Amino acid sequence: MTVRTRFAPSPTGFLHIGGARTALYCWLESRRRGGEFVLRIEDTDRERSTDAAVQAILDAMQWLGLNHDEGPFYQTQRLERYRQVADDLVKAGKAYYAYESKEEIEAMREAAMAKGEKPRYNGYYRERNEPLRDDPNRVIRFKNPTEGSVVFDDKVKGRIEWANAELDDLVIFRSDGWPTYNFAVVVDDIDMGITEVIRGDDHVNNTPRQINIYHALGATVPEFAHLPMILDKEGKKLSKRTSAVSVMEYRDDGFLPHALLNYLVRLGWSHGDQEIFSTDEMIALFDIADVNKAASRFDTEKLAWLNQHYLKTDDPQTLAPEFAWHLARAGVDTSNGPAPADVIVALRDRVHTFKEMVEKAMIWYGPIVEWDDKAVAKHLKNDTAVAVLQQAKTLLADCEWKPEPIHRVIERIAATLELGMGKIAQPLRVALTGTQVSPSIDHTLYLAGRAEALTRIEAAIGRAQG
RNA sequence: GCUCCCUUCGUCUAGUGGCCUAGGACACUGCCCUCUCAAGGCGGGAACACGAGUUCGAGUCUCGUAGGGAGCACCA
Repeated sequence: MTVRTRFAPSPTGFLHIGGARTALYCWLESRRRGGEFVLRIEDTDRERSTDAAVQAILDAMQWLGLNHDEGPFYQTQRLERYRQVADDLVKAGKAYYAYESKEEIEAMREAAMAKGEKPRYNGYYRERNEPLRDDPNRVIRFKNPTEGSVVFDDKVKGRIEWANAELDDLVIFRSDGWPTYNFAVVVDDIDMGITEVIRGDDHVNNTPRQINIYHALGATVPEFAHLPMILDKEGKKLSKRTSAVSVMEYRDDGFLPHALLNYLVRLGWSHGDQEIFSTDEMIALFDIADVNKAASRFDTEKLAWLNQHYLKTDDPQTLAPEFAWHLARAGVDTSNGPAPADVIVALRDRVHTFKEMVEKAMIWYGPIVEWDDKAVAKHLKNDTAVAVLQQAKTLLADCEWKPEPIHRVIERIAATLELGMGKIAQPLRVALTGTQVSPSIDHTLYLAGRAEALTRIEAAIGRAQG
């Protein structure tokens, strides 16, 4: 049988880190086993679902490259199907109408809690067989077995057993005419032929109820795999307040989709000591059964390390479009400056993200906006600096404009003036950037372009003497 | 409160009874390299939550304790 997994987010916000990892694992599991990956939007919460959120999720999935084979399916378009299945259940005596108001249910819960019991529905209408009647409070409840237990072998958590006595008759159809989550997922997963249900472990407690519904419907129960949570640096639930949670925020912050994927795949899963995984390796090696049981914390520093790793090892030409996107987003006009791919080569050892790279690249795409007084005082305000700059101005005017020849010119100045490289590079660096920090001086000069470099050196001579 | 789940360096993890004086990676840190900043190379510190038991032998199996998490909705 073909393996079919699904990712089923509810469109109440952006795709967050935890959801992205769940989607990744679903995607990898289907890919490795030659199966299919289905995308389903669980939008039965009419209050909180929005079209914008649906689009945001689709965009994020696309940016990550997690392509689906089927869907997206929308639960709101399947109302008739849910209604039909629920009616069949009622006709078969496996579900029933109940008429308590929300207030009555609430009172029931509180009473149970007061007695030290688990809050459960008391089954008042279960065996009454009252004739169907119109009522604003009318819901359909599932007749959960009262005896025995539900056992399932979770692929990550292991064997889990649940006494039916702990479960109550959950509502499967609300008074507003919409199905509830626990019912809709089961109907969908059956109809869509899902064989592996991979989702967050906040759903573990729902699984026994769902399995009972599968049985009532006479359907084959799929395999389950419940993934542990991803916590923030402090070990708390990830929240917008403390860290970036939306995957698109990571794109905007200058991370590469593959770096994020690599980080996420290692968060809760491993293959020996291997840290770096290409997409193909992930697909070949990932196995949902190897996922850890415990929650893990999101560590931005390790993500940053991975991102720099890919910045350093990916082909600058293939990275260039993404970098150009960030430059454009920052309002940089690249037509009057160096090629983005050249800038990547010069800066990739010095930054962790494209965002940082854009900031450092500004020295080549615009005038010096700010002069570091300390740098000027230390490296420009002296006679040797002036001598260096003057020689540079002359010799750089007609050397071949490439890093290597430029480097030879600098060495020649050092030899003529009998100075160490530091005495040459720093004045030039301040002249070119206004600061004491930049990539190697030959590349810094090269990327500025001959005309701009000479202009800045000229200006620096004036500043040094003024 | 009840039910279920989790627990190896600061963090992500390796480890499936002897290969563990517990390995790797990020972070931190020392040295080297060096035109600045990085990057890189070579080192360093750092963990089996606790207690019983099973066993010749336990990070690995069992049971308790403690701590943490999730769920107990007409939300997904």
